[in-house]
Amino acid sequence: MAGSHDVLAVLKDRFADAIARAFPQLAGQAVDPAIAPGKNPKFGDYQCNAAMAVAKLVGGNPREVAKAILAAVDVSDLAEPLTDASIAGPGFINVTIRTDALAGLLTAMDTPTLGLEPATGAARQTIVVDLCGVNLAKQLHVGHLRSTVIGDTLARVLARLGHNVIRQNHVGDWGLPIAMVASRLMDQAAAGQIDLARITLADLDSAYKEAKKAGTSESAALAACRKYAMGSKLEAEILAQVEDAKAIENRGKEVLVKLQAKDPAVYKVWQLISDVTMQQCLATCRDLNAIVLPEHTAGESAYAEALGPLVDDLLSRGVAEISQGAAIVRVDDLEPGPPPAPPVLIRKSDGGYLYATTDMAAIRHRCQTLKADRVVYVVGAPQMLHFKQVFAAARKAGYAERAGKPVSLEHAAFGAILGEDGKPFKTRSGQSAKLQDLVELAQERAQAVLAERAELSEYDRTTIASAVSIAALRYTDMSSERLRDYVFSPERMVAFEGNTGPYLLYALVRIKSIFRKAAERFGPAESAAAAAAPLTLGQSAEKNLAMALLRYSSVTQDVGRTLEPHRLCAFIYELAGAYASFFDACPVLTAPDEATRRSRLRLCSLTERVLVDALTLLGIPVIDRM
RNA sequence: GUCCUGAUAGCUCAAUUGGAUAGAGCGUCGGCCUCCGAAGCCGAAGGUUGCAGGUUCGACUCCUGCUCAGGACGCCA
Repeated sequence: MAGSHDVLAVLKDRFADAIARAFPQLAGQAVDPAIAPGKNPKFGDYQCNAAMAVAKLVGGNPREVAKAILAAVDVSDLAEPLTDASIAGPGFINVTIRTDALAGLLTAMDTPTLGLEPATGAARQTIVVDLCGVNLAKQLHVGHLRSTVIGDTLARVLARLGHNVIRQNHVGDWGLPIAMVASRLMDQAAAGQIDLARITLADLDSAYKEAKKAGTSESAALAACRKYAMGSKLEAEILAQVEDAKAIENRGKEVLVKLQAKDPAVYKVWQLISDVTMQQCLATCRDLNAIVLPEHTAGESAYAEALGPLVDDLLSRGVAEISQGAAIVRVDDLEPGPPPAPPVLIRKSDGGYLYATTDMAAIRHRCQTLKADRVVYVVGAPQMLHFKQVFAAARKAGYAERAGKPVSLEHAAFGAILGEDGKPFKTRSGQSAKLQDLVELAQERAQAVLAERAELSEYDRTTIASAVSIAALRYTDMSSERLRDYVFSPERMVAFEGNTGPYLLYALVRIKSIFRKAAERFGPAESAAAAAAPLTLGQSAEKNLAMALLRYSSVTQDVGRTLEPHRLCAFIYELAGAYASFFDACPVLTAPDEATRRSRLRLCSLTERVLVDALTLLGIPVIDRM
């Protein structure tokens, strides 16, 4: 619920009320009061843009409608008096908030929750956030940065809004690829080529690539060879390799069957692969300050037992049907509108299950067992069609319901990270970039910037470098629109200037510094005195800062609704900017009098607390100095 | 072939979901530290929002058709 400090919400209520009274014939129709913060300060702080829409509905002149709204609305407690001069252009109503009212609103916001009250009762939801999504035997690559960081932030935001958040790391730990790796490792161990006890993730990663290569590439080469009618000798050579590949794949399939039957020898190797991968994955998540813990692991293997019964259930209820020997769910009759989604394949003609089957089992588990009201998938954009199909199939199956109400299934899709050449981000050597390398690169840059600070202890330098590099990485990743690809430039991370994560931390440490100095100059009780001081917002920089602070709760709720962290990034950047301008224009410790000093200190304190709260939502560690 | 997503300043990105003169950062140019942290502040230059139509008081935003880029499409995950 909107608190009394939320200007936007208050104005919406007031104007909606005014419109209803001025135009009773519109009763029953929900008319959007269309309140928006003013873009240009000369048009006031807020504007009501409803007159044009209302004029259309009632068939009147927009400016006359605006006058009628003006006559009916009462905002005298908040704003400068509204006159005909407040109506501009085709019918905009400009509202300028009085500075004393602003001070009152800010005072009302100065509570432990900073005006952002956690949801309670029916408004409090259980929300599953699917994030990270690492695959066994594979290094985390840059794509996992996005799933992990965006997922972590969305989970933090939703929890901050009062919801019961359940993180789920849907680990790719099942299926033929893993079995192929296990098969290869067992062969190599048997041949004395490797020591399973000392195996690393890098070893697993290369085993994965080799297994995949040995198992598939030649068949493609053969196809190409035939297509271009190449020499029969070459074809025969490739044919022999294909036979090898088929043999390897068949071995893999045998191992998969054993794995699914929990054959002790195979299962032990699988467990090893899992342990090595997850240890590294969780360590990298820690390095990113992302809350991804062992208890969040809910791998595909966890649903293995459920797949058979699930398909049987769907077939028996007629939700699924057999087509060309495979079990499918048709969803084109459910998704309205032209592009009908193709059917979802849930069981292959050879009896094997697919990842769509696993995802359906996961949806059922999340809705029915975990009691989710909302499930959020933080997974890359290439899987949009997949989720569209699976969500539709789950609804058709009745899995996505809780207590008779539909569970909201949302794919928070994100774009790719590109290199400066516009192609997927790679390392110099052309390998797909490992996330760990990216983290280390950011750490090194931050260390280099801090190297000059002789006054900092080694411990401080390490802590600060970590925070700064996390700020840079996470902010870079989340500050642009989620769905868009973005270009990652290591070059730009050197500077830590401008619209970056470190800039936000810089604003914070300057506030902290002021409070350290305040205690020195005016005694330890100064902060406490300032905390209760009356706020005066005479300077425009003070007013701007206040306006920014008041937006915090509505922005955070927007992020919870839209699942778009860049809105929070933009807000913090604007808040930090408003503070920087205030810092420059309004001396705090050398303010002209004690009342002004304490008012400004209180403003600093509020800014600090909002910054800390918001930075924490972004998963950026807060620091005292840098 | 069908479908999805995108295209905004030299570069990287915004634009409160249809509102007024499209805003930031980087880079460029010019100011500001004997004064609370210059990782900063203030200012300037920089735009036919891919192209062409349409919808209306009003379009970066919605509709149609193109162009370009990336991606996904029943027996991989």
